[in-house]
Amino acid sequence: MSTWAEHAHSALKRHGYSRGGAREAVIDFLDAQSCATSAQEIYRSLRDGGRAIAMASVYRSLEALHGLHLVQRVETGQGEGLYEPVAPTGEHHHHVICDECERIVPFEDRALEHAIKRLADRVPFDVAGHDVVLHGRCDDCKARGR
Amino acid sequence: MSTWAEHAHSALKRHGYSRGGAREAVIDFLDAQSCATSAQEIYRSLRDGGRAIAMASVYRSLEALHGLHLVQRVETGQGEGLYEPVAPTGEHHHHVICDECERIVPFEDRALEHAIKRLADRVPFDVAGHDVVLHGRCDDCKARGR
DNA sequence: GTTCCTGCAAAATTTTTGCATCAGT
DNA sequence: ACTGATGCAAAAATTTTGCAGGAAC
Repeated sequence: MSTWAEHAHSALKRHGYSRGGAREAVIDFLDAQSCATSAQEIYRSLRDGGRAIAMASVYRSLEALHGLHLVQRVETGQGEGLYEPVAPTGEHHHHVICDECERIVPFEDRALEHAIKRLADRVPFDVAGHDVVLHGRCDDCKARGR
Repeated sequence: MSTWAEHAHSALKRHGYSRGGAREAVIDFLDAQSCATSAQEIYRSLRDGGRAIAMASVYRSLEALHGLHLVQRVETGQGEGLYEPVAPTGEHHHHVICDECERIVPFEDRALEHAIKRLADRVPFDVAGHDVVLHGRCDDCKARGR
């Protein structure tokens, strides 16, 4: 098994989900993305691609995937939530968001992950995941003088 | 000047805002809170307290305060956004959220802040702020066997 | 055949906007 | 007086829910 889509399908099957066209389409779409996408964008793209998918199915698919930690939700602070695949290895990254143009750039940082791991042990919670979002202004917007 | 409310008022005045009853009420309410609150809760509480404030005024107040970095937005991943005062000193904390009962617990961590500060220098952005949210299950929910 | 998935439509929720009015400067 | 803030109502945007029909098992 090599792609995230295959990983996701097998995890869903293992948890008793049966296969259906809509969720399959969402999974394939997510698998093809390079970065986080919104539910609206998934919906629009699949519709434009000729698939008669329903908004509800997009959300239900994302909910199922999120429940199994197959996708992570990125909170942009701009209304809509973004979703992206979580690698089978558990590797993950975080994001810097430009508050002007909404551009999103991913990053990884071992020191950060390490600090969070240690932190998770000091807290009266079973910590299952975490999000880190940096906000600021990207170089493009800075150059453009906005 | 000692309270956050006073700090907020002076910062707003300095940026050319004029004083008005609705924003004043929102500021006082936020100042009295111990943790993050939602726009809806601010609205409901002020209404219940006899003030004829409008939802729009709550959001507009929060927008102004957020623009001046007087409040930070906490993304819960559960629909509504939460807001809380930012200390005049710039000190801030982050949150662990229980995905079962939505309980929110704040924490501070120097190692984490340090990792983020170093990270911010490596990224092609003017980083103005950051959010860290841990998700998991709190001890109460664990004990309750949910 | 039974159960789960899906699409559609409607609803619920959160947030934003337009506009007339009122308060602060 | 003039400018900005506010309340109300309406709209927009996002997400959730109910239900009947269809696909998967």
